[in-house]
Formats: sequence, structure tokens, C-alpha cells
Amino acid sequence: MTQSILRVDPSSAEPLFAQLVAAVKRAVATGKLRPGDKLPSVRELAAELTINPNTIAKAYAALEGEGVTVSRHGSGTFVADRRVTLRRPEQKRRLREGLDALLSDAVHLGLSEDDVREEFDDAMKRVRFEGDAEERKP
Amino acid sequence: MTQSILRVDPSSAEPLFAQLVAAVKRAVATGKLRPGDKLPSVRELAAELTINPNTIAKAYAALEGEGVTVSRHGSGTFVADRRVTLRRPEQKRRLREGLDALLSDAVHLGLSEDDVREEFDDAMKRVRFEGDAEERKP
Amino acid sequence: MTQSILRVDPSSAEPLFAQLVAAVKRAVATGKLRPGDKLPSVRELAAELTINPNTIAKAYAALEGEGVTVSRHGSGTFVADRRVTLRRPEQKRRLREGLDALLSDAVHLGLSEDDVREEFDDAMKRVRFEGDAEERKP
Amino acid sequence: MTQSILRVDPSSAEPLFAQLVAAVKRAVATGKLRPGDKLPSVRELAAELTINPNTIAKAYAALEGEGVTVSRHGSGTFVADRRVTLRRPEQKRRLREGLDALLSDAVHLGLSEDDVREEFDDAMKRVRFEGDAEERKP
DNA sequence: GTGGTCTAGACCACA
DNA sequence: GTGGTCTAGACCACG
Repeated sequence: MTQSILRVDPSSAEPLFAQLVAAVKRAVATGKLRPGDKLPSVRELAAELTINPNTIAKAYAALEGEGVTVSRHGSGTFVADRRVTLRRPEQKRRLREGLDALLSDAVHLGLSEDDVREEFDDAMKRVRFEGDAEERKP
Repeated sequence: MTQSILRVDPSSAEPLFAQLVAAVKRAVATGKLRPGDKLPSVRELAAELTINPNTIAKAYAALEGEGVTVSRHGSGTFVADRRVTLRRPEQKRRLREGLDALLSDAVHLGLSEDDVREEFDDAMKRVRFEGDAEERKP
Repeated sequence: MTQSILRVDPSSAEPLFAQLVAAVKRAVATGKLRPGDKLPSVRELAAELTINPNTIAKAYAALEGEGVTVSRHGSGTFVADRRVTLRRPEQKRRLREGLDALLSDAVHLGLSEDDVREEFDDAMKRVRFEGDAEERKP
Repeated sequence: MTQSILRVDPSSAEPLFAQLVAAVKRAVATGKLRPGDKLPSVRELAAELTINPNTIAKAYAALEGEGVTVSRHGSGTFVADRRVTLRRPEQKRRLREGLDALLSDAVHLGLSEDDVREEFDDAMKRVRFEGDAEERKP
């Protein structure tokens, strides 16, 4: 099941470990991984993605640092219960910055306002916010 | 006037030249810089930001490579007329990827669906899509 | 093996990095380098050509910007899979401009129509268009 | 009449003076300018193109250096009788290099062999080789 | 004065 | 080991 979720593109400019972090966070954000779910072991995932185990370990460490996962000695790495660490103004500031960068890029790509609104609505359907109902997505 | 637009944070993880590229693109996308406007000269901006001129030059070269600006030897660097080179499916693909990453982050930040919609609408007001009315923003 | 492909003429008016870019693109276009092939490392090639590593890096960055190569941090620079990003009218416009300039030069060089046709046919045999058979040229 | 022939694009990466040189050579190659025809004066052309007269003078000097034009004191600059200065092997070598570069670019642009042949034939119709009939093109 | 190229050498991040 | 960033400083070409 994880093989369909955690993918990585070696040709991307984004570092492999960062791609992994993003993939796990996205899986959590979309409900494909839920609190308590176990992530594959470092060695397992390294073999599956044909990636250096150090790279996996680095990604897992970063995820734990962000509070997305917790690792329990001897049993593995698990999705953590959601906890919010940043203060609300800081949360919004980050979102705002990301949005500005994204929309600026969209303009330079030549997309129209309608294009952007449409894709935004689609993307919103793909994520599950905190209070959303909890049926796991296929 | 440019000193209020082109800023850079030396302590950021993002490379200086990339910050500059993003800043110029955003200024163009928001209408603060318009086609034909002249950017500060390499040396001028280098002095203003206390950055090495080569770093500015690298940013300007990247901008020209993306078609955002044109550099005229002997006279300076100018905002280019907008031209779209990518094909539409590719444009949308990039937007979609950016949106997924952003919304996934938003979820992990602990923001609600309403928060995101609100910030999105605000951000949309700050950019000027092709065909928008052309009054320059203050 | 690369020493026979990537050459540079320091006395030429063309910038060194641009010569390198052209050499790599030609090697790809003629099938001497194929998607997935690894280019020499920056330092390696710098030593071989007795050129500053920064100059090589600049060429590689330009190639990546054009989508000819992909650079993977920690592992090297590789020939990218071919992907076309420009729109067809733009593609043709560029070709047309190049042809006009070239033929105009040919006339001024004193060459005949037959000379040009003959050299054109020869040159066409040296490149491999998309979809051509894939045997690597010696 | 020259206003329709000698055009220049300030946004191009090619230096203005080089664009002028190319434009004159192309006009000669296509028969729009013939041996003996007078070019506009430096000041005249500078005014017409709103370009620095030094730039025009530089282009005219380069053209004279290449033997494309001759300047007669007090009367102006004229298209020279065609004379070939390079040796034939050198001529062909230059053409070959230009063709290789052009076709390599065409491949990277994503054009097909048929596209290139078609555009080549079109471009050949636009130039007038040495022995061609001499009716001036409109 | 403008941008562009190149060198030299330091330092960082990724795998 | 790989590529990427940044600085410092020299030199060139264009207008």
C-alpha cells in the first residue's frame, strides 16, 4: 500500500529526502495515512525506492522533528496525532507567503484567473482539513 | 522606489539570487513593475542590498532565461512584454503541483478550510492576471 | 570518451560556457549522448579542459535550464529525457530565423545553391530526430 | 524603402550593430539591395531607428571590413560588387558549422525532419545566389 | 555607464 | 564524492 503513496522523482530539483518528507505530509493531509499508522521501515523503504537508506533516515528524522511522526524504539515510525506548534499569526503568514509565490508563478506561466480558481477548488477537494469526516480515502 | 520592492533576507535558507528572482517576478505579477520598466543596474542594486554584483547578475540572468526580463547591453535590464512559451497542459500541471504542496502544508500548519479560502481570495486580489485592467498599483 | 566530444576553443569569440552548452546539445542531437548518460563531473571536466569549475557549472546550469540535462545533487549531471516545452509556432519561428541568417551568410561567403543543398543534406544525416532509430553512433 | 528593410530589435540578445550588419547582408542576399545601391547616411538611419549614430557607424565599418559595402568620401556608403575573399574549403567549413549548430537546435526544439526540410526549402526560395537572375524582389 | 565572462577560492548541502 | 552558492576582483563588449 505504501508503494502507491510514497513516490520520489530522482530527476527533480528537490532533494530526495525533502520529497519524501513532502510525500508523507501529503499522505497525511489527504487522509491516506492516519494517526497511528505505521510507516515502512527505513531499510524496507530504501529497498523499495532504490534509494540510500541514509536518505530515508534523514527524511524520517525531519518528519519527527516537525512532529508529523513519532518513532518508537524497536517498533518503528508512526504517524503522530496532529498537534499544532506554530502560533496562528505565524501559520497564516506562512500560508500567505506560499500563496503569493504560487500565484505569482501562475501569472508568469500565463494562466488565467479562472484557471487558477478552478484548480484551487480541485486541489481543495484533495485535502482533508482537521475537522473533516474521517473516512479513509481509497 | 525599488528599495521597497526588491528585498532580500541573508539569513534565509533560500539562495539570495532565488529570492531576488522571486521578488522581481512577484513585483511583475502584482503590477508593481510593468513591461518596459527598468530594473536597477547590477552595481546599483548590489550596493543597495550589500550583495556581490555577481549574485545580482545571476538573478538577472535567470530572470532573462525565464523570459521575465530582457537585458540590453549598455543600457540596462527591463521588464519584458509577457509572452507565454509553455504549453497549456504543462502550465496547469505546474500549478496543480504547487497547489497540492501548498495545501498539504496548510493542513499541517493546522489551518482550517475557511482560513485557506480566505487567504486565497486575498492573495488573488494582489495579483494581476493577463488582461486585467492596467492601472499601476501604489 | 568524453574528451573527444566536449571540446572548447579558448581563442574563440564565443564564450566558453556557451561553447560547452552547444557541444553538449550537439552531442545529444547526434546521438553521441543519450538520455540517462552521465556527463563528466564539474571538477573532472574543469581539470580536463583546464577551465575554471565555475565556468563548467554555469554551462551545466544553462543546460539544465533548457531542459537538456538534469543535475542530481550528490550524484552528477545526466542527459534528460527529451521533452518539448515550446509551442509549435514558436519552434518554427526560431528555426526560420536561424535558416535565414545562415543562408544569408552562405550567399555572402560566395557559395552556390548546390553547395548549400549538398551540405544541408550531409548535415541532416548527422542529427537524429525524435523517433529515429536508436542505435548509438560510434 | 529602407525603412522596410533595415529593422532592429532592441530586445534581442544580439547587439544592435550586429543586427544591422545582418540586416544589410540579408537585404543583399535576397536581392533587396544590389551592388551600387546607396545605403542611408549614418545620421539619417540613426534618426529613423532612434539609435545612437555611433552604433550605425560601427555597423557600417564592419560591413566595409567584410567587403559588403564600400564608402566613398563625401558621397556615402554603397553596396559593393560581390567579391569572395575566403577560400572554398574555409567557406564550406563555416557553412557546415552553422548547419550543425542550427540542426542541433532544431532537434532540441522538438522539430521533425520533415519540418526542417520544409522550412529549409522555403528559406532557400528567399535568397538569391550568385548566378541567379537579377530581377529585384519587391 | 551598462551587462557579461572568467578566475580564484571558500563554504554548504545532498547522497 | 557530487552540484550549488557566494564573494572578490579583473577584464571585455556594447551604446
